Formats: sequence, C-alpha cells, structure tokens
Amino acid sequence: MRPQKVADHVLLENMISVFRFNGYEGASLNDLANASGLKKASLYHRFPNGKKEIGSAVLAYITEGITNNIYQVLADKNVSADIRLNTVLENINEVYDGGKNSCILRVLSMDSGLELFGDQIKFSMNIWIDAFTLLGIDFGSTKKEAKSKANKSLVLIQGSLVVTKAMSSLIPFQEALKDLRNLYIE
Amino acid sequence: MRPQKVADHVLLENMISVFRFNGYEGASLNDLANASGLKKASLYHRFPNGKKEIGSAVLAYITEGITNNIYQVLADKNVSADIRLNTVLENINEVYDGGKNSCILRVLSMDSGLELFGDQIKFSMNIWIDAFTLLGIDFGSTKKEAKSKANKSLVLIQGSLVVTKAMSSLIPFQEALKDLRNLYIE
DNA sequence: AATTAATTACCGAACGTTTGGTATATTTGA
DNA sequence: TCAAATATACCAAACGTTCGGTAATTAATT
Repeated sequence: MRPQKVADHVLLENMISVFRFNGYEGASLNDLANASGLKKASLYHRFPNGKKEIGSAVLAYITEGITNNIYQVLADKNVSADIRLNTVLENINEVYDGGKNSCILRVLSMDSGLELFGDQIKFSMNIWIDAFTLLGIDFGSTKKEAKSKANKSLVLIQGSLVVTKAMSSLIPFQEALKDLRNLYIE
Repeated sequence: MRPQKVADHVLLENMISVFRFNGYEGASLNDLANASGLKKASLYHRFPNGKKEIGSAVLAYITEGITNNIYQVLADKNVSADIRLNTVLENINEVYDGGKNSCILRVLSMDSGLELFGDQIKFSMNIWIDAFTLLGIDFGSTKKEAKSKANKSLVLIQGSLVVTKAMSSLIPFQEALKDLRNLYIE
C-alpha cells in the first residue's frame, strides 16, 4: 500500500492555519490544497465529504488539543491547583502563540460554520468550561461559583483574541492571561 | 431626480443583518440584494465599488452608532457617572438584542475583512475604549487604570458575544453586562 | 400649462472568474 | 499484481461585477 505523502496531523495543522487566516467561507479548496501539499482532488481522497469534513476533522483535532492541554492538566489531582493553573496558562499562551493565532472555535463558528459545526464547537467549549470548573472547585469555590469563573475564563480568552486581532496588539491577550490568573489567585 | 426605493439607513440595516448572519465572505451579493429590496445591479448604483464599499458603509454606520449610543452618553458630564453607565449598559443590551446579535466589528474583522476594513474597525474600537476611559476617570480611576478597565469592557462584550452565539445561550452576554457594571460599581 | 431635456434610480442579462466537486488515469509500495 | 495514494483534466453552479437600457422625477423653455 502506497504511503501517504502528508501525515494526517500535518495535513490538519496546515488546514488550521488556512482557516485561521481566511475563515471558513474564505478558505477555498485551492487554498487548502496549496497549503496541504496535496492537490485538490487528493484532498477528496483524504476527506471524501469535502470542505465540511475538513472543518469537522479540524475541530476534532482541536478538541483533542483542548482535552490534552487543558482538561487533563486541570483534572490531574496529583498536582497542586496553583501549578496546574500555571501550566494551563502556559499552554494557552503557546497554542495561541501569545495572541497571534485566532481561535479556531471562533473562526469556524462564523458564516455557515455554526450551522455545520455547532455541536462540535459547543462540545469543545464545554470541555474548557468543565476543566476550569474543576479547577475552581479545587481552589475552594462552590460548584456554582466555579462554573461562573470557568465561563468568565472562556469569555476572557475569546474576547481578548478578538480585540488583540482587531487592534493588532498582543497586549489585550496578555492582559487577559493575567486576569484569568487573578480569577483564581488572590 | 427619481426617488430612492429604499432609504440609505434601511438599506444599511438590511445589509447588517445579512453580514451578521453570513459573515463577510459568506454574504453573497444575491443575499445582500434580496435582503435590501433592490436588485443586484442596483446595489452597484448605490455602492459603485461593490461589496467592499458596502462593508465600508456598514462600518461607518456602526461607528456612528457607537459614537451616539456609547461615546456621547459616557462623555456627557451633565449626567452622573452612575446614570451614564446604566444608560450605556441599556444601549449595549439593545444594540446586541440581549446577546442575539453578533457584533459587526468582529464579523467584519474575519476572513479578508481585517485587510479591507482594519483601519475602520480599529477606529471604532478606539471610540469604545476612549468612551469607557472617560467613564473610568469620572469614577475616580487614574488614566492608566481607566484605560485598562475600558479595554476589559471591550474584551468582555466581544468575548461574551462569541460564547453566547457558540453556546446558544444568552447567559454569557447577560453575565458580561453585570461584570462590566461591576468593573465600575463596588 | 405643456413639452422637452437632463438627471437619477433601477433592473435583466450577460461577463469572466472562481467555486466546490468528479471522472479518469498514473504512480507507488507491499 | 493489486490496492491505496496522488494527480490531471474537467464540470456545473455560483461568484462579484459590468452593461445597455428603462422608469421616474425635476428643471428649463416655450
């Protein structure tokens, strides 16, 4: 059996950067093919259902990332809550490249994206919220308080990424990371 | 001179709802024409430079709204800071229809929008920030503190609108309005 | 008061281009 | 030699845009 020219995860990473830059509607199959290193028709071999399946696969990949880099870190009771929080803040900073990267969940929830991927996006965001809710409880909050803080954490990151991109300044994102920390510490 | 079938502001309001729903790339000229009550070719009479000019006109219209409903309210020293804040919160709630409406500034800063409209979007957001900075100073903050709070207000609203839309729940937006109020009161 | 000229608003039909998607052929490694 | 992976060539439909021409109104001339 002939080997793949481009590995799955490489393919997905390349797609992600196209979606980040052009949005879902704005990303044409030619854009995606060019970025992937494969030809357009070959993308249909890897993703038989076309652009929708690419978007869906990207979201599944991102969901895996959120699970590994956020949920599993925050749910690990072997580590102190302080350190878990710091680790996750570092991971968030890394994933969004200090604020330079847009959030794929937001990008794919624009245009026709919400209709196509709404469930997957909700699912991913709920993992984020569940993760930070666990953290809040370990920091001594009631479940209700913890859930409220978790929602705030999501709002902070999403909002700061919007403002950071629109204002061409990384400061809002960096400030949001501090604010997110202050939600739990002090 | 033959009268216009559809008044400018009606035209723009209709365009806005199309952009809100479909994004910039996702909004086709057919969509825009259908929503406007004019035919596609007639849109080119009203906006000779096509889709770009429509986006630009929409942003100019939104900027006017921000100036009237937010900046002018918050800059009016004849009214107590408390009341100004409440008025603006009501206006924000109204403009975004309790969270149901996406923010056009965010919608048009996606896809190719940032490239086309970046300056206008930055300009609008700066009006928001300037307005809330004035408020913060009147609430007793230093200029630096006031500016930081103003940025937070923008992040809160943008983020909560993203989360509200993605999660199909108006709660994040409503919570953000409360959080925004608490930035200044208490 | 009537007619004509000028101006503006609008629209059906078509433009070239790009879109997402396929049918068919070739390459490649087991 | 067989099956999976990739590539070339192609397509109908939709895209943003343009054009020739018509409808509706005002201004000017008689």
